[in-house]
Amino acid sequence: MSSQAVRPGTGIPARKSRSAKGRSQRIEASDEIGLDALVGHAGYAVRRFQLWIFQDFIKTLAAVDIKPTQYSVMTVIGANPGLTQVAVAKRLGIERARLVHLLDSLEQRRLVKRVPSATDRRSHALHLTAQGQEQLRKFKRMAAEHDRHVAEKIGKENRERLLQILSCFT
Amino acid sequence: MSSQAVRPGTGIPARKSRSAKGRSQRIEASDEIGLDALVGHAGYAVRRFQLWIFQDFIKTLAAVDIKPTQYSVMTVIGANPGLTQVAVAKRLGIERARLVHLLDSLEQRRLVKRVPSATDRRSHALHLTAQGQEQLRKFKRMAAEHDRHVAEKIGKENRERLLQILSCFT
DNA sequence: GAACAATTGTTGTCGTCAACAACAATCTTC
DNA sequence: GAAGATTGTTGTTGACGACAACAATTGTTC
Repeated sequence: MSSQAVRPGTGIPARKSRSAKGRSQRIEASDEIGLDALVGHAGYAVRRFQLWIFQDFIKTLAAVDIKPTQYSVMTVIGANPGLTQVAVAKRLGIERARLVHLLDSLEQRRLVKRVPSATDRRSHALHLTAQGQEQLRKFKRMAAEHDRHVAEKIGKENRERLLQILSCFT
Repeated sequence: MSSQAVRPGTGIPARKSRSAKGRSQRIEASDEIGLDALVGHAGYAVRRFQLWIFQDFIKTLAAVDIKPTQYSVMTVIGANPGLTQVAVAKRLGIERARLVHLLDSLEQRRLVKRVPSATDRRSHALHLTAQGQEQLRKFKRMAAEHDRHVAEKIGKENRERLLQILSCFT
C-alpha cells in the first residue's frame, strides 16, 4: 500500500531492503537483528560454541574420519586399558547401548578390540590394537591442531579460563 | 587361574574389585578412571556442560513444555516482530527446514502466527500472538530461574566470564 | 545350594537434531 | 521476457540421547 518500502514488522525504513546484495557485495544478514534476552543466557552461547567446535574438530580430523565421540572413546581406552564397556560409558557420559555401535565401528577398523574378561564372563576388557595405539598418537596431534583453532578463535588465555570453569563437568 | 584377583588389563591388583558395593555403599564408578588427554580438550568439557545445561532448562520449563530452541525462536520473534523465517533461522543458526516444524508447533499452540508479507508473497512475517507475548514473559521468568541454577553450578562470576568469552558466538 | 536380585552386553524403538537435496512459487536482474 | 536467486516446504540421511527389553552371567540371601 504505502509507497515507502518498510522492513516488515520493525517499522524501520528499509535501506535498499535486502537487495543490497545486488551491488557486488552481499550483506552478512546474520547481524543487525537484535537478540535481546537471548544474549545473557549461557545455554545459547554454549550451544553455538559447541556446534562450532564440533564442526571444526570433524573438519580437522576429516582425513582420518574420526569424530569427537570416537576420539574420546579411544582416548579413555588408551589411558585405561582393560576397562569394561559400562565403565567407559559411565566415564564419558554416554549410554552403554550407544557405545556398542561405537565399538563395533572401531573394532571393524582394527583400532579397538574386545577381549573376553577372565574374571567376569559377561564383560569385555577393552584394549587398543597395536595400530590403534599408533593411530591414536596421530589423532592426538591432529586434535592438538584443532585446539589451536579454538585458541585462535577465543584467545589462548580465554581457552584456559574456559577449561578451568568447566572442569567440574569433565 | 591365578588366585589373586587382577583388574583386567591394568595389571594393577584389584582392591576388592568392583564388588565393594556389597558393603552398603556403592562406588560412584564415574571417577577413579583417568581421562588423560581428554581433559585439556575444550570440546569435551563444552559438550558435557551443554548437555547439563539443556537438561536443566528442559526440566525447569517442563511445566510449560518449552524447549531451549522454542524459547530462542520466541525470544527473537518477540524482539524483532515481522522477521521472515530465513532471517530467524540465520540469526539462530538453525536450518530453515527445521524452523518450519518449530513454527508449526508454536503456531498450533497459538503462540506465534505467520502473517503473509505485504511486500513479498513468498515470505511470512512472524509475530507473537497476544497470548504468545504474555506467555513469553512467563517463560523468561522461568528461564531466569534456570540461569540461577547455572550460576549455582559454576559460580556467578564464572557465568559472567563464560558469557563474555563466548560473546563472539552469539 | 536354590531362589532372587543385580549387572553386562546387546537389540530395538522413539524423538530430537544437523546437514542436504529437491521442489514450486515468487522475486530480482539483465 | 528469460535466467538466476530466494523463500517456504517436504523429504532423507545419519548422529545422538533416552528408554525398554532381553539372555547370559554374577552376586546376594535365606
